[in-house]
Amino acid sequence: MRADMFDPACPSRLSPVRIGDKWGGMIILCLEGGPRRFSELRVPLRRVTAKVLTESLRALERDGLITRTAYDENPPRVEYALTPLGRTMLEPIAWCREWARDHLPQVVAAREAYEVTP
Amino acid sequence: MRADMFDPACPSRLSPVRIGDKWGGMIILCLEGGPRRFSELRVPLRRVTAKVLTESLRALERDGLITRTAYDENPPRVEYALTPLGRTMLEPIAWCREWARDHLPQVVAAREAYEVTP
DNA sequence: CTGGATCCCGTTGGATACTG
DNA sequence: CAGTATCCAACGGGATCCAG
Repeated sequence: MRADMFDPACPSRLSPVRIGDKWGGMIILCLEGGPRRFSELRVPLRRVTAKVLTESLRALERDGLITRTAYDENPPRVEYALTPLGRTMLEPIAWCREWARDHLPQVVAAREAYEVTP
Repeated sequence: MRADMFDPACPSRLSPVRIGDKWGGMIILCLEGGPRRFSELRVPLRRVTAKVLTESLRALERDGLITRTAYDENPPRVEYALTPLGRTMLEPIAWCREWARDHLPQVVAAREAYEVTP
């Protein structure tokens, strides 16, 4: 996966829409193309520590949005994948991304204007 | 406005989608039908204190999603209203509500099943 | 390699009291 | 009426170290 997929400096991070916790939406997007390993997910989500990523994955698993499959190998391998329910989230996420693409510049501009005259 | 509009016990509150801070999405929905006064907003958002509501309103104003108009009267009157930019949020919010209506029961069920076998 | 265990700190948001 | 001022508890999430 591309390492700059979720650049922390990307203005899309300013979007007021959040799915689950801080990383939930991005994790779901990462899994759109198929199952991914733990360390694969850490590539695009560069700023997340292993602990926090684990917590986010557990939360998504608890809500039935992803599955966790551990293979009894050495070295260990764990794969995460979207459930059918998780896939249904892709649609609203796409809509929210579309909104961000179309309107986020206005939010950023309003925020900058507000800085000048608070 | 109806006082039970955002019942804290309503399962829709479990939706993983959030707009801005905790109350942002609900405030925007409250303003859908036209301008509202500060104390009007406190009715459906029963659990929010004046301080927190003020903070949320300021954040939405800062991002250009709502306007704040203070009338120089006695007693004082302040009205909040959606900007055109703020109105563009109604669409993604409606989509997310639709998703919640269709799929939230599955999330709740998954969460309950997870409780049994963590 | 995939996390669990700790520790820690900034932010969020709630309670309460007060004010122009 | 529409806030502000304080205070504070809870939570999110990051750093670091450790383990199977």
